[in-house]
Amino acid sequence: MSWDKGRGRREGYHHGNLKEALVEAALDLIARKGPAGFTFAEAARSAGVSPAAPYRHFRDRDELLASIAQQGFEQFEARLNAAWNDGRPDTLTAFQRVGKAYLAFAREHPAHYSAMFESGLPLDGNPALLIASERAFAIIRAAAERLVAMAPPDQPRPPALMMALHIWSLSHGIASLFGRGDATSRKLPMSPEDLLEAGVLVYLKGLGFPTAQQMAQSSAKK
Amino acid sequence: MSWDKGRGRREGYHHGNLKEALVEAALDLIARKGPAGFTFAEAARSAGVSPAAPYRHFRDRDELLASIAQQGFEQFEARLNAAWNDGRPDTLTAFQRVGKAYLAFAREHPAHYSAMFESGLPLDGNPALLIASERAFAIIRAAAERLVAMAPPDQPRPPALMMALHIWSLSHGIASLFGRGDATSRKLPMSPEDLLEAGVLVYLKGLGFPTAQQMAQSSAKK
DNA sequence: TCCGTCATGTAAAAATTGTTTACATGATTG
DNA sequence: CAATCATGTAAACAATTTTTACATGACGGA
Repeated sequence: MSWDKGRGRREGYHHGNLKEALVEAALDLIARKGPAGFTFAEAARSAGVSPAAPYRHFRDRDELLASIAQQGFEQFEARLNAAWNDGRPDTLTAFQRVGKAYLAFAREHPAHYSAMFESGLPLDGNPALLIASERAFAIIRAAAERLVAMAPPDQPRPPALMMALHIWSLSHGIASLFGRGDATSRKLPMSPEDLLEAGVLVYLKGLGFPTAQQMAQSSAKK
Repeated sequence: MSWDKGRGRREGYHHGNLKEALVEAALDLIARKGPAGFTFAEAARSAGVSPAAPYRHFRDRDELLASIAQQGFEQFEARLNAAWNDGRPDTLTAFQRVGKAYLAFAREHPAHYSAMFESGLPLDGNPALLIASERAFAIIRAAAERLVAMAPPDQPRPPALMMALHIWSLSHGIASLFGRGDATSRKLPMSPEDLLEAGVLVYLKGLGFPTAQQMAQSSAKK
């Protein structure tokens, strides 16, 4: 017996990177059988270790799940941040790109997304998880701040926090209800991305932002 | 041994109403320990029967969960319908009341809500569940149709289906992220109800609907 | 180098849960 | 009153969870 265990270092008594291997095994199991459909023992089997080995790295199944959720929030933040790209080339385009990145993450990383938002993990008593979650939300909030700063100055500025909460809720609602590839998703007469983009445009118009159409019209009228 | 089993009829070999008792036991367990935190055996214990008894009424745990979800959708529909009250006293007021009813249901029936939206039940292969879900959504959609019919006729009518999907997604997002009493909910600087109401107002304004403020202003200007 | 210690694994066992099978009870019906 | 069906129990077995005792190997200091 001399095969490599997963992407671990080498064979032998010690696995070498069991913690990470358990996380990946759990992600695979969650993606294939739902968040409730993975067990500590099965993750251990996937990683090729005894059922007791995971307890050296995680107190229990919930701690493994919390670890996955936190890693998910960190990757989520990175992805949203890349999509935002500091508001380039223009604020509205970047803002809509963040929405698309939100949905893309939910679709492409369903296991992470489940662990983050649907696993029932308590946020209090888990400060690291809460902080990671807030850092991800901060991207949306920062983008909202920039949009607000761009708003027409002749009317009351909308509160950026409230705006970010609305956008977040709408994105999460669409992702939860329609945005997964699996059998739990409801069917739509349009793509989730289009639904979100349209909703954001309507919402921003309601706040008094000039939409792309209006801007095109106003520049055409010049 | 002569005690009554829960709210069942009487003692004896037969429970009398085991199916319903199992549903209630499961609801209680889900509400206290999350959707994944209830087991068939524990529900049986709560109902005071042997671990094998539930199998007479439900093929497996998922079928019990689906039964809870379906019952939830039916109660949800009834509640939304009552809140809508056929658009009285006026369409906008009734529409906002539906939103409040949505959040109230999620908060007051967290176990049902979890089973309906977060349990990972497949919607295909479960036609009754899908139909119950669509009947509930139909309330929101009907309300949106009435709003659209009320829209100012001098501009393009927004598609009612898309509008209903946006409102549903926003409501579900807020309920999921902020609208539960439990430890999984994030904290907000306002109530979920206020957040939803404000979001709906902005959204409707974006669609060109006259808001209550605008109506008050226009009537004051007369 | 050698030894002690710690981190990390295994093996084995107990408690709990999921599930099936055979059987018992009670209600209903002709 | 007897046949039959619906509904529950008891018992058994496999899988999971979790603990306990022990084994292995890495690492650092004398």
